[in-house]
Amino acid sequence: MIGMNNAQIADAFDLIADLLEIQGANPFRVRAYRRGARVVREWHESLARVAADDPARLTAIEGIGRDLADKIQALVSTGSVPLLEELRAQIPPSVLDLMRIPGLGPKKAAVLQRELGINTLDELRAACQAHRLRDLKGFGAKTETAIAAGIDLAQSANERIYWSAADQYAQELVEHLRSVPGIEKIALAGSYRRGRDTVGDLDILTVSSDATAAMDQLAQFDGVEVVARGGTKMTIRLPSGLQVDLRVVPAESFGAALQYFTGSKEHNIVLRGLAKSRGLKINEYGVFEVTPEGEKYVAGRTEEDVYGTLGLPLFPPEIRESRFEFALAGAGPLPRLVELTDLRGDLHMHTTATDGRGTLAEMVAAARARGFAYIAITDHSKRVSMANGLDEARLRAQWAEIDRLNATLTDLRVLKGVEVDILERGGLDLADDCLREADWVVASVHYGQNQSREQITARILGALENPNVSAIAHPTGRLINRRAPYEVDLEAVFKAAAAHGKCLELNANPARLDLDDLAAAAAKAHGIPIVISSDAHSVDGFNVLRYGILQARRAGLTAGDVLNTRAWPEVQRLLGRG
DNA sequence: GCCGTTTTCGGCCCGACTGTTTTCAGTCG
Repeated sequence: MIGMNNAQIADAFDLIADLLEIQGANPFRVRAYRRGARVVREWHESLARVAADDPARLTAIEGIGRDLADKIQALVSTGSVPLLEELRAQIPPSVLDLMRIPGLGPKKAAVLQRELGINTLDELRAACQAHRLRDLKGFGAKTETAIAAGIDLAQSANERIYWSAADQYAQELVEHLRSVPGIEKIALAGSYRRGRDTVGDLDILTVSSDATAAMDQLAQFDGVEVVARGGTKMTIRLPSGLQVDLRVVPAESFGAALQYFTGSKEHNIVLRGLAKSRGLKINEYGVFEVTPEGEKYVAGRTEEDVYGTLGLPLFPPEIRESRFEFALAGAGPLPRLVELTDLRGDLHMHTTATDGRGTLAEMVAAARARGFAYIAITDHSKRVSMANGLDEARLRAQWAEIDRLNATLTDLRVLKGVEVDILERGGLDLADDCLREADWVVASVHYGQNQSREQITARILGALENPNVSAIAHPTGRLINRRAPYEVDLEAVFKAAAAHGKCLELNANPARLDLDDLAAAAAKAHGIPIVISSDAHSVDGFNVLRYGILQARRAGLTAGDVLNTRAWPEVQRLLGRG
């Protein structure tokens, strides 16, 4: 079996980039490694396999040249690469911990390592206490104090929070700023606006006649610490550690600033490169024509204007990742991405029969209130004993209740479903003759998540081969910041799902969002219908669907790619059960 | 280190803020 996976290759490239940066290497060389790391991490197939089968294809990947291709070969065959070993010998990788301190970057880390022999955060703490930093060139008393204060922060820093949590802060902050005199516009930008599954900090953009008033007001938000403050830009930290940037711009720059601060960084680099090749310059103040006489403002009031100057469409923020959006724009008008209101039903939820907190009747009422045309009740099967999972008899009793309920309903169809456990030894937790009577069956792995890649993949492929299974729920089992995805050969899962005409779930729970955006895009490429599901455990549980929609949009999914935008009879036809 | 309708060298996105400087480097986004 092949040694290194894409994530490990990417980590090696990132480590090389970090260490080169500390060495003061050519920044573009550093960027090349980072870019290489990114494309490798996001690549849809195993590069170890590509390297073994058809190595010439490696250099065909954008951002991978001859040198990085050779390094991929070395990494997958030997587990390392000479350059990395040399760098490690010169700089202990623990020095990278120093750069997690806000305000301490590669240059200062290099000075600390070279001049004072500091290799760890503990050694740095001791050096600060002995006031050994302040006499270094480029350092001073203030820097020393700031670094000392930042050491404790270094541990918790870089922790990205769920998008749903960031949304709470975002709404509170906007509410807090709304009343400031002179504020004309407030917008949220950054990865929050792009709908990333996690958010590292919040970017708030305002148009205001009085920047001072806006900043004063933000400084008064409960418990904030002001990190930096200038004439147009301010950075604060909330008690939770979340950093918030406020930027005040004139109205004629609002679109340019919104575009700029929404990013992503990679998207902006491409955009600016395109502008430059056309004699234009883009910054947060606008698009400028560059002539020998100087610069002339040509656009900036709206994002649409900014993109328009380059003949580009207004990209939905969710796809501004420099993954596929520029190619998409080149191929014609942008497709309309799926929206929350496109969903006609929800096909994964629980009731008090197992671990849900709403009764069947309550869940049905909540679904009707939302205007759904159909829902599937998918309680756990018996293996999930902690959740009081259903055996065949209890499940059939629930289905009988659903039959009776359906007889009274005209506007909503309740589907007889189940979330059947994929057992550790393979196979499903309920008998086929029972599953055959269901309208909708989601199969999922809950136990044995530490099994080998081969075992877990085989279990899921087994479920996909079962004619009674409709979809695989949360296909990688990840819990963001809490549990890594289990080892599974997603390529094999995609191929099998496509071959057997099965669906894959994008679980909208903000801690899951699994499939993630990249995997959902890959599944779409295989022609697999994606089901966006709430996995609701209460009547409020449907509210998470919007998080799933954001990830689906990031994957470039249209309503046509999402199974539960369709009417139920059409879903049945697609499943071959019509 | 990558890349090419400026094609194998010479580019590679751009600006705000801070602290240590006295004209700017480093960091950050």
